[in-house]
Amino acid sequence: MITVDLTKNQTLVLNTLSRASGPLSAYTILDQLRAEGFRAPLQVYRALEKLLERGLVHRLESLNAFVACAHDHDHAHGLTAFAICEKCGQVSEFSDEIVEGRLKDWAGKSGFRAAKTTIEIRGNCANCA
Amino acid sequence: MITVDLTKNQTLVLNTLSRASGPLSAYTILDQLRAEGFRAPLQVYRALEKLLERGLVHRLESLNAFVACAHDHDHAHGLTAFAICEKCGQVSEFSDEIVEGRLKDWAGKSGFRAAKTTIEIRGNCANCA
DNA sequence: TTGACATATGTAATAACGTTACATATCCAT
DNA sequence: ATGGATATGTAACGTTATTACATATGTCAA
Repeated sequence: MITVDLTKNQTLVLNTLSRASGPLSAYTILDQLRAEGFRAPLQVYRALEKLLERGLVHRLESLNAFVACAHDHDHAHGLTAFAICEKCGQVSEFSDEIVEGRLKDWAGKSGFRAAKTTIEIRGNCANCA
Repeated sequence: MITVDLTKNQTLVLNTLSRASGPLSAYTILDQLRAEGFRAPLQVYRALEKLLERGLVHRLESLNAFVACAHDHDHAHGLTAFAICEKCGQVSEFSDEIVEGRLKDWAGKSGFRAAKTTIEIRGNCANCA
């Protein structure tokens, strides 16, 4: 077992995101956890930071919000892309080796060392379109 | 000539971004334009909104900041990707038809109607790496 | 078991980013 | 010149994120 246990606050934040049907802002998470004793944004941001490091949670940059990772556990995934429905808020997570490869190629020939890549498609999902 | 003239505020904001060596936040733009009479964030956001619509400016979602488009004028470009150096702040703009095609394919088979796509690579540029 | 260090937590204050609401001005076609 | 659309000015507020500082808890080695 490589996995380190989550702390109490990390568990609370992850559970909140897992139960949600869509992305939540840090402040929404805070509000949902006031009953559990949360009082300040930092409690949420600190838990999110650890969860992001472990890939259990993703940050949606174009939304300033967070979602639980759709995949099981800690399995390392490559580049993840997100499709975000602006009507219903649903987020689909997918990856594409070819896209990943093309971006790697660009980085290679430009000498750019990539640390993190964000791909977010905003629009309307099949149900809402 | 299809192009509509920019207003005074739009011109000021675009010039500020064009002169900058990297992305600027709306509030940094505001500060740089106080001498020209800017007093409130809304003056900046309103100008940015129009400039974004016309493709003269891009918003970097992962930075909450804005850059002047690297290309000439109003020419419609497809999907644009950004590589953002976290050391020197320099931003490179590029596009890749294959990436664009793959994302379109994904949208097609998922029934997702894309309105806007964000691709941002954070890391270090060739000079800084 | 104690002491030293790293990690986690609690709390307040503040900074940074963005929007709503409302009033006024300017442009342009009729 | 007047009516509508667009642009601007200003204040207040809402939302997102960080800094600073104090306290607690866990781990490991002497």
